[in-house]
Amino acid sequence: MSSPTNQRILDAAQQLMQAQGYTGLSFAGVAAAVGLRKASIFHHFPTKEDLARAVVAHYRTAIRDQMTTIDQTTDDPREKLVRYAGLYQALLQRREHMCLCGLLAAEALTLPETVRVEMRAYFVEHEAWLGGVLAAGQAAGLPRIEGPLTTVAAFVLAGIEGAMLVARAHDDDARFEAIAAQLLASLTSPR
Amino acid sequence: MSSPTNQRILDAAQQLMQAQGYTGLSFAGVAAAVGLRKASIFHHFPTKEDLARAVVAHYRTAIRDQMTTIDQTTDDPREKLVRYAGLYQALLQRREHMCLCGLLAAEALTLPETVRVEMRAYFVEHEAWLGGVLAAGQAAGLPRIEGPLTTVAAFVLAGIEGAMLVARAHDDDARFEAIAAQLLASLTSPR
DNA sequence: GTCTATAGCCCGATAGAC
DNA sequence: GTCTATCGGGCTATAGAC
Repeated sequence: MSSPTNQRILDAAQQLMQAQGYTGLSFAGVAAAVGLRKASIFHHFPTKEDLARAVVAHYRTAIRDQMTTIDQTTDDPREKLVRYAGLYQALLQRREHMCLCGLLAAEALTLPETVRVEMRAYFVEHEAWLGGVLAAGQAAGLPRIEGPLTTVAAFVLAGIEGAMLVARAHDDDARFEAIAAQLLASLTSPR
Repeated sequence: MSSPTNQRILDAAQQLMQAQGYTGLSFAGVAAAVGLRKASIFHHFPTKEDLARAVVAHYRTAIRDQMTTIDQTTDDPREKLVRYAGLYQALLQRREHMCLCGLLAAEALTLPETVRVEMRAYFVEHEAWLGGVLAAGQAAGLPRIEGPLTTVAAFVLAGIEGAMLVARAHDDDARFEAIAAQLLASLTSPR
């Protein structure tokens, strides 16, 4: 039970999807990565839609666990935001290249409905979490968190996803870090 | 010049690409949209790479013309930024759904090199223009434009591209407008 | 659970008639 | 310039042996 085939398939499929999106995910690619034959993958995930939905759910859970760790480690809203950006920084450094759901959002118009639902849930969940952190930041006296918190939360998520997009456009991971720092400074630096 | 077929193909291909990206672009789709047969498209653009590169160049030129119009219409940096965001707002309203180059950036790892080069040039060009506007804004006394201008320019572009991504994720164009307004306020509102 | 083999589809691209 | 016809390849998915 240390590494069942199911998990190895999910991990390989996630790597492929984070690089090339839903369209770039193929049973042949997954099979080659896990050392099985194409048809064997269908035994574990009967359709591509099933596989993709499971991958997004898997990814969502992994990130959610890290957000829980942040919540358990610090109460400082400013540090929470820095650590949140650090999650994505780590994604890029592990050569997974960008947020799976940011990538899938670009493909939203051609995504199977169940996959699109799972992707959308990611954005709803993260905007809610960010809204809570920003509310705490406002309560703690951060003067530059202004406007409706749902809008500010969407702005933070858009800035981070956009930063990964721009970093990928330039093939320059350092650009993500610079943009994320600018975004955080615009919210947390003293007035 | 005397053959408008070229332009009709480019327009149709741009629509397809803005909806579904490079992967979603197909000769069959373009042919159906312009009312020709698949093989006829190859007479005008011998490979998919050629077609895609021409589409991105076409798109780049169209947006550049609109930036030139902005430059000729106003000297106020704040208004320039508002009008710039308005360009993308118009894209969404025309049901073209999002910036072509933002979409292509997500696909960067699988793009043919000539297409990737054309896409990257878009980002370089826009960051340069934004850098100039922000410098003028700083000179005009906007107090919230802080930090290296190249970084702030990348931040603005990332925020706008990310806002389109998030709007597409939620299938909610209004979200773009809210996020863009938040971004502009973070740079241009009085201290 | 994994395998070989194959069906059926769409794709980019080519040949050659008109 | 546009057409019909076709090729070769990759894809999702299925059938059935082991």
